[in-house]
Amino acid sequence: MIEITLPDGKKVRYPEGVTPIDVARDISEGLARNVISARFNNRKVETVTPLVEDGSLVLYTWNDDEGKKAFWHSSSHILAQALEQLYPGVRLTIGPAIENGFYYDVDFGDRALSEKDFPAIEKQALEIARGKHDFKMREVSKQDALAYYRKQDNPFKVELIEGLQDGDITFCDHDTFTDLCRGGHIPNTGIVKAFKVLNVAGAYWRGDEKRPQLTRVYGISFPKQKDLTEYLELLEEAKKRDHRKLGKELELFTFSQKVGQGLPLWLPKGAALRERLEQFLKKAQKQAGYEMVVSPHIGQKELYVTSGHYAKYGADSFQPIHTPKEDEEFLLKPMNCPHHCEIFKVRPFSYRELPKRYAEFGTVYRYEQSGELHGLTRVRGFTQDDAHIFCTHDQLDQEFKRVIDLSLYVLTSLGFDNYTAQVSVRDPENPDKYIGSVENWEKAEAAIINAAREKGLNFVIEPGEAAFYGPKLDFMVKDALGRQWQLGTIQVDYNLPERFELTYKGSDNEMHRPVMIHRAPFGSMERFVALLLEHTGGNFPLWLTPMQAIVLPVSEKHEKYAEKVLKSLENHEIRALLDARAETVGKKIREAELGKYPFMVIVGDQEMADGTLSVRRHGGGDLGSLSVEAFANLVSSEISSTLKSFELS
RNA sequence: GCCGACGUAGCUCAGGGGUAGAGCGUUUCCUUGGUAAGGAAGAGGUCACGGGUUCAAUUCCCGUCGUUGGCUCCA
Repeated sequence: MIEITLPDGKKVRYPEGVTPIDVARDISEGLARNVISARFNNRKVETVTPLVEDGSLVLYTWNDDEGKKAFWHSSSHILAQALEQLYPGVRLTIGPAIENGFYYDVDFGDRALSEKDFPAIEKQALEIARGKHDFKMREVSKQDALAYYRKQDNPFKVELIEGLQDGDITFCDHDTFTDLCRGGHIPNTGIVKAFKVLNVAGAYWRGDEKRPQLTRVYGISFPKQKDLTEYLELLEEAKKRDHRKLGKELELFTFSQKVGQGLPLWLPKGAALRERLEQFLKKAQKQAGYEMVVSPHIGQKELYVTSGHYAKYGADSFQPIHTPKEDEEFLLKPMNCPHHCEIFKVRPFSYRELPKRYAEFGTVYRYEQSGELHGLTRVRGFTQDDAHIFCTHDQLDQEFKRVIDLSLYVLTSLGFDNYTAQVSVRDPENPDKYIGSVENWEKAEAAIINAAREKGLNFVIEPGEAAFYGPKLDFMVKDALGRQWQLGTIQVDYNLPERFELTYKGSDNEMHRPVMIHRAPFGSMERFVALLLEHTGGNFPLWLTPMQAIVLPVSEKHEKYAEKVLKSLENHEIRALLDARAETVGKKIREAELGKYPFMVIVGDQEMADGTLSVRRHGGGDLGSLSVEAFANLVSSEISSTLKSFELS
């Protein structure tokens, strides 16, 4: 007999060889029907794996992430079998479950897979699913595993197996299909009722661009057809929040092929919105002791040779600009920090004057690979809400924490409550990627982790994601389609002060090296506005939105009064405009709703007679009649409830 | 940069070897209206660009540019 501990702490004795599904059946028939995956002693097991020792067992259904993972992992086996059947000779590589669905990387040889092929694949996969084939794990010797895939002429699987220990290799069979697999399956293929191939993409073998490019087939599957329909509807909804679509509709920004790819053009409404964001941050930064500086868009090549950026990125950047007569070389600035270092060198500072916090909305230019450009989130010319803090070693900890406060203030003021924090440190296997002494790196990494902990941030540590000159703390936010983007960033840098030979005079009357913090709470204006658009669906906070109200006269007779109303709204510092077109009110309201104006101010005979406004809230219907003052109060109280001022902690 | 898809009017999109169509927008006229589309008429396109095949290409083929889904990259 063995003793099984269930998640609620209950311990039950079973004969040796009992399976997770047996245990489930013992609890209830319903659970047994729904269990699709299990963990025993914190290791993935099949629902039919005989348990032969004491341990804790967790059972999962579709409603658990772990259950979905098993479901999608199993579905990738089905996809692989369908592809093998439809395209004999394909070579399978890897096929994991992902956050939403699964993919399989396949070598199709010279064949190109396209959307037209999807329905056939889906049909084949569903046919396999309907066969209700059991997933069966079996252990294979390394020698047999290698022989199996060598016979299939599959160098990818052979390479995978070569990296495994003999005795630790398992195959999974279902129907006539076999795959190298670590396990974690649903009981049988029949549980998959809906199957959709979502898209295809190229993907390098093992993520290495020097190795063969495979075809990645993305798919998703569900236990009910209805779930698939709902998922596809969700995707459609998400597309409506795409910042590229909303940016066009709301006339915030555009791109021109003639200006160049990745070079955004801000339209008047977008520029005004961006200006308000900048003012918002400037106000908080002033509070936090920052001083604004300004630096030019180009700098001598030598500046970036000194900073180390030229050696690191020079070949992959916009190439130097040459002066016609002297043949001097200038670079389009890819970063503001070297300029700010030179600003710090204007005169020697005493330790009493530190920290120096130099801030600039600095526009930088980087040669991003063409395939990487994406709306406003990845561009070649963008403006960072940059600042560099020059401080003593003693001040680093507090300064870093104050920057975290400012960053969180920015995120929460704009309604980003689902950010994740990421601490990026060195890749221990690639020390050559980084510059600076090991000692300084260790200090900087410790300082960041310490500050993040003290601020109670829920963060993950990502080895290998650090910048080449130092570790960083990034705030990540997902877009409408679930892709993660870095917004705010805070970076510790011991390196640039060294390279630029920055010094200050300490209390001991000796010269010392300051530490630098690079930080940008928005990250870049472009990316921030993009993510904000996707998060709000274009319904910006009232303080930020391009136009807060639109005045709609009922007919031409009311136009004069409407103009008067507009003036008085403007006098109350409400951003408003007048729609005086000869259209019906119904049409003007419809268009104002679609245009996402927060308030519609309707004026006709009645309002003219008693000097009021009729107010309608975007998406909220008629609010009734109000005086201009009452409306202005409504607007300002909504603004003050969403926009708090920054408090130094 | 790599793999796949896409590029038709200002916008959203249909069409397809015989030089083009809808809705919205825009212009003009009529209508003067009360909380999500009043009516009529007109203008507007080298079908991204460059080659090729063909009697004929916007349509088929190749290349370039751009956009897009991923991969790689991301100071």
